[in-house]
Amino acid sequence: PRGFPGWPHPSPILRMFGVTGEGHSVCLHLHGFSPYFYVLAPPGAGEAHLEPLERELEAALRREQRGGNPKFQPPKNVLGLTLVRKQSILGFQGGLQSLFVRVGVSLPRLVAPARRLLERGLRWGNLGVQPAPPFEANIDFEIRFMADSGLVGCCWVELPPGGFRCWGALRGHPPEGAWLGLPPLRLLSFDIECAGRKGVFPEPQQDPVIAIAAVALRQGAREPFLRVVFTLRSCAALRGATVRSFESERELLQSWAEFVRIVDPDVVTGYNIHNFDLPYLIQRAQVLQVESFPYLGRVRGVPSQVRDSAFQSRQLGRREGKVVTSPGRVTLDMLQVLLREHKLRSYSLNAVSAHFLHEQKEDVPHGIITELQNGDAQTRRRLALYCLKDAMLPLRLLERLMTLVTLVEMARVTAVPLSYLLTRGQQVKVVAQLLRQAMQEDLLLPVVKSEGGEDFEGATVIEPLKGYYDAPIATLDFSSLYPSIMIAHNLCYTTLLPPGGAQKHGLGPQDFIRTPTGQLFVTPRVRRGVLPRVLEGLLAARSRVKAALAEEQDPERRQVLDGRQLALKVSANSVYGFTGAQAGRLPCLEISQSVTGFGRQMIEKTKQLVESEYPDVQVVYGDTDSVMCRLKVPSVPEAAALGRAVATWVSGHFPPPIRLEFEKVYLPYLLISKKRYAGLCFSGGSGGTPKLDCKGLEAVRRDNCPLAANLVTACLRRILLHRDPQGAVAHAQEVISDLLCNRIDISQLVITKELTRAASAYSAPQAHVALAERTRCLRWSRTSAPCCASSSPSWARAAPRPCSSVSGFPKIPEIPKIPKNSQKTASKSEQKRRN
DNA sequence: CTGTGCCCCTAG
DNA sequence: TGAGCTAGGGGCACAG
Repeated sequence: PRGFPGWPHPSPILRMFGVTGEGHSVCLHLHGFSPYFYVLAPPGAGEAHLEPLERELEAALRREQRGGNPKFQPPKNVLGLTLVRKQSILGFQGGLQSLFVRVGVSLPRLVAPARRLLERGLRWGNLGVQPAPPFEANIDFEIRFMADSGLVGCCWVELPPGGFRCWGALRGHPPEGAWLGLPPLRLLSFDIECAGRKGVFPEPQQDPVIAIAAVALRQGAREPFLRVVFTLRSCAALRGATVRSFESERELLQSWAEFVRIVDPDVVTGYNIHNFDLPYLIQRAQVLQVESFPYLGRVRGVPSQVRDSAFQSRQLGRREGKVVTSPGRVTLDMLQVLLREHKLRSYSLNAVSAHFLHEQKEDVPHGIITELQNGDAQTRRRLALYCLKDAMLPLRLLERLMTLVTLVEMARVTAVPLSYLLTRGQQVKVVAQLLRQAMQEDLLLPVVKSEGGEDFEGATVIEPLKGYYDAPIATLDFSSLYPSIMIAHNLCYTTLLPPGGAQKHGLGPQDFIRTPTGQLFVTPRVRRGVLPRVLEGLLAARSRVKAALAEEQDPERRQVLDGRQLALKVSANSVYGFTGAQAGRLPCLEISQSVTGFGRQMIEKTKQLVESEYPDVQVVYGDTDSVMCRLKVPSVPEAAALGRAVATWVSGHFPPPIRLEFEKVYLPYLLISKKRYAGLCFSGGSGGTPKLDCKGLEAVRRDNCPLAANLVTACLRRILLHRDPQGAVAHAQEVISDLLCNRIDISQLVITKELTRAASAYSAPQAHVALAERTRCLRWSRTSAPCCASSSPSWARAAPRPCSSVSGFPKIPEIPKIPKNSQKTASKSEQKRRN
């Protein structure tokens, strides 16, 4: 905050960082945009009350600031109160505008206290002390600014020559056509090595940084334009990389920080840099008193800081760690991206690289790093090479996973800054879109106080007819079920009719609907909802993007478009979750309850429609938005054709845009229980090679040891691919007997009694159905790393054999007593584990 | 031995 | 003020 000549009041300065098409970095300092929010005016309020109220508010704010640094006290806290006519977004208002007061304040940090004071009650002139409910007082300042200026995240911005200081002169281009592409952003990936003591994790208080590798890349380019390794002490030359050696660690750190400022990257990346490399460097520089070090950002005089962050969401669970600020640069930690976006068994850089890049790290065990450092220029060269590779891999991952492009597209679609996508949850994206749509219709978002209430009922899972099916199973899905329900039935904050609302607004029965959960919503004829409009926009945009994608040849533009269609889909699906987030920003359980209520009704109706119209079709399972139909046709193509016909026919019984679509055929299909099944999947009909699809079973879960997952996978392949259930049984028995006889390192497994039950179950007739269910006996060892030596069992290549269809589960036979010795081994290992 | 509450992870 | 949602299988500790 600083005064600026020409502006009547001190105002915040917004900094926008960008890159021109030619790759020049730009920083805009924008003045003149001030924060504001609204309060609902009490009955009888008018122009005359604004002046006394403003004086009252100004004085109250000043009282609160007493003791603060006078240098940061603006001459005026309140920048003006204005009467406006608008509507609350919450609840159908019958088109009646209410009187609100727009409260402008001089700094973002004044919004919260000003709101609190007004909410609690201030004197409104002769009306006396009146509480005033706040609106839009919890909108992030950047989001407010972007909505008011018509900018979305990561869009191209144009400025007229000269008048660029005024925020009103900004022109944001919608990211389309010529404005679709990305500028040549500079990315810097780095990795550090420390000389730890034996068996102790390196600590910045004691252990030196001995190497830092840095790789710089221009977005869109194939190869990095810079590869540098900073080493402590001499290091033999590396091909294709610059080596800079230093005799003192202080010089090393100083020089690296200087290097960052010169390269001036837009994006800083690496692996676990938030929780390790960056804090380590900053703390180490503190210990060594390298004063200039922490100025790694783009704002002069503002150092990077290490802060503890605790982020908790039900989606991502508890996630705590450190956050390193670096103003003007995006720090993109690839570990955190992978944790958010991908479900993996291991998140080590090595495992992740092997999985996505089919490439491994340089093999240097941690224990010998210090030895290598203490050797000669050649051993340190090996260290430098290792370090360089670890700096290179995150860049490769970023490219392979299209991370940056996807993030940019998400920022564009949801209208939030890119950094929000890395540090915030789902809600802020919905709020940003909702706010923009609401503004167009003169609607205001209330500030609701969240109170956890009763949970609401979710989706229906059709009771599975468990068994092995040697007949085609067609899968029919409602595409984008929840968004299309909200569109079809006009479910929205603005259309929700409170009890008694119908009479109040003089509405007849034709003007509103009653949802399966009993809530009332007005029809689109009376008022078209904001949420349906947002959702329609997202879905329509997605169809357009998919169409454009089909035409597009240029691979770079294809990436952008593909990233966008994904962002649009994810955004549409998160709107429902937003309305149901009880601790959230604008929960409306009437909407979420109605959505799931309609969903339950629909899946039920679909099953009935299908089975009554097509006697030869049987719905054997379904979850939320899908039904699995057993068809009495001999082949996959016929199943696909029939599936398509059924889907089309059913679609006719639901209002648009609700549509049931044929998705794929399973043949054969193994249905084990709710949310647990597997099948040979022919997607989209018959074209292409079938794929083994496995849901919910140990094969796809990460809380079993790999042996269990591999065993289940191996057995499923035998059963479904080779149609050889006996082979599966034999294989399972073999593995289990290997286990019992200690031919597999048992110390790394925890064995439960289930194991022996399984061992006998597999010898039973038709046991293949029970197989997958019964192999979950092998649990993770808590103490040891993933194990399971013979991790890739050699599949027996048995010839396909016909397999008879069974329905229902085979009985699990009596279980013989557990062999004494094996049980002992097991419990011993278990005891060991606990100690 | 069974029931219950908690945790983890998945499906959608 | 910061965090999308529910349904459901299965392991496991613990009570009775």
